[in-house]
Amino acid sequence: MSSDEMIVAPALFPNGERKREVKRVRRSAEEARRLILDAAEERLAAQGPEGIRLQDIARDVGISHPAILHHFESREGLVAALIARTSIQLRDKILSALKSNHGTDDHVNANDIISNVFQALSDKGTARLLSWMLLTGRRTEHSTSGPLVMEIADELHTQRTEGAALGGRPAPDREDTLFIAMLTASAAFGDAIIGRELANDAGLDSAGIARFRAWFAKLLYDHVGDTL
Amino acid sequence: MSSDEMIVAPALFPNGERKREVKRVRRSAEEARRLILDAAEERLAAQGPEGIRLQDIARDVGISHPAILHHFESREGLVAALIARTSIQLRDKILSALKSNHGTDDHVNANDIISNVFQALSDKGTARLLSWMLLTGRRTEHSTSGPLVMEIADELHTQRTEGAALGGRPAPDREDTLFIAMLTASAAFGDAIIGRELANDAGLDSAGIARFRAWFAKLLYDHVGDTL
DNA sequence: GCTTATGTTTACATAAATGTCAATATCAAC
DNA sequence: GTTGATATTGACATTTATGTAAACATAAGC
Repeated sequence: MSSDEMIVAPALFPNGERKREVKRVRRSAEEARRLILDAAEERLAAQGPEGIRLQDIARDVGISHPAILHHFESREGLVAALIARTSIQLRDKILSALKSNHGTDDHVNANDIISNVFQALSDKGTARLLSWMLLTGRRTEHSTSGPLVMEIADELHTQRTEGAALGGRPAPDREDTLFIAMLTASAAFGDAIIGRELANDAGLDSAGIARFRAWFAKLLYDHVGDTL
Repeated sequence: MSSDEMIVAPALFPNGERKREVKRVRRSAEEARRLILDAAEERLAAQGPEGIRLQDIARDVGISHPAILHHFESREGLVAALIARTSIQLRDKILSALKSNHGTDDHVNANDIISNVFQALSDKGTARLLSWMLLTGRRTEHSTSGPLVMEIADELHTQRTEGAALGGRPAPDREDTLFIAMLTASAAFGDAIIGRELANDAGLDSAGIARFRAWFAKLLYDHVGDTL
C-alpha cells in the first residue's frame, strides 16, 4: 500500500522495506520455451488468434510476461516460433502417415491416409494457426505449408508410379497427382475451419463425419483406379 | 516525404474565433453505412483482420472515426454488419450460379458451377472474412455459412433427382449429395485461403489454377455419373 | 427564414497490450 | 563457498486502439 517511495535514484533498497522471500522456479531456457509455446498453442486453439496475449499466456504458465519477451524477443517472435513448430509437426505427421502405409494399395489405406491428414489439421487447431498466419500475411521462409505440399505430391507420385509399374499399368499423370494433393490439402484445410459448422448444420454426428471422410477417400481412390 | 496529413479543420476555438468554414459532406445514413462497409471490406481483404481499424477505415472513407461509431455502435457492430452483408452476398452468388445453370447437365456446366463457387469465395476475400469469423468465434444467427450449405445441398439434390428421373436412372443418395456439397464447400474454402500459396509452390499460373478447378469439377461430374 | 433531426467533427477519456529496465534469485562451475 | 551467467520479476513507459461528450453543420420541412 505504501506507494510513496522515492521516485528517482533507484539507489539501494530502502533498508526498512525488504523483499519478500519468494520461491522462484527457474527452468532451462529450452523447457521454458516449450511451456510457453504449449500455452500459446492452447490459447490459440481455444480462443482464436486474439487469445495470444502475453499476460494470459504468462499466467497459464505461471510466470510473468516479461519472461516471455526474454525468451522470444517480442510477441511476433513468439508467434513466429509457434508457426515454425506447428508447421514442422504437421509436416512430420503427414509425411509419416503417407510413408507408413506405403505399399498397401487398397481403398482402406486411402481411407487411413485421408483420415490422418484431416486429423492432423484439426488437432490443436493446426489449420487455424496456419490460416491465421496466411490471413495476417505472415510468412516464414521454410515453415510455410508450401514446400510441404510439393513434398507430399512427390511422395504420392512416387507411390503411384511404383504401383503402376508393378501392376503393368501406364504411369500416372504428374499433374493429376499434384491436383490430388492440392485438393486434399484444400479440403482438409477448409474442413478444419468450417467442418464442424458444416457437420452441425447438416446434422452429422462424429460417425457421419467419419463417413464423409471415407466418402472422400473413396472418391479419390476410384479416380486413381480410373486414371491410373 | 512528409506524411500526408489531412487538413485539419478546427471548428471552434475557446475564444470563439474560428479558423474557417469547412464544408462538411453529409450523406444519408444508408449511403454512409455502405461506404464504410466497402472500406472495411477492402481493408480486410488487403491487410487481414487487423486491417479493420476504425481510424484507417475512417481515413479511407474521408470521415472521422466517431462517425463510424455513430453508424455501427461499436467496432463489433461494424464487424457483425460486414459479416452479415458478406454472407448474404455469398449466398446469393452461389445459389444463383446453381440455379441459372439448372437443366443443362453436362460437365461443362459442372465446371462453370465449381468455378463460380471458388470465385465467389476468393473474391474480395470473402472466405477470409468468414474464416476469420470462425477463427475468432463470432456467430451471427442467420448469416453464418451454415444454413447456406444445406440450401445448396437441397438445391443440388433436387437437380440430381430431376435429372435421374428424366434419364430413367435410380434416385441419387441423399447423403451422397450432401457430401458433394460439403466437399465443394470445404475445398473452395481451403482454396481461398491457401490456394494461392499452393499454386505458387507448385509453379502453377492462372491457367494451371483453372485446370485444377476444371479437374475437380470433372472429378465430381464423373462421380455423379457413376453413382447416379 | 426558421426549426428540427441527425450526420459529423474535435477533443478528451480510458483501457489494454507490448515493451523496457534495473534489480533479484537460482543454478552450475570453479 | 564464491562467482558468473541468466532466468525471472515488479514497476514503469509507451503506444495505440476503442469509445464518449458536447458542439457544430447540413439537409429537409414548415
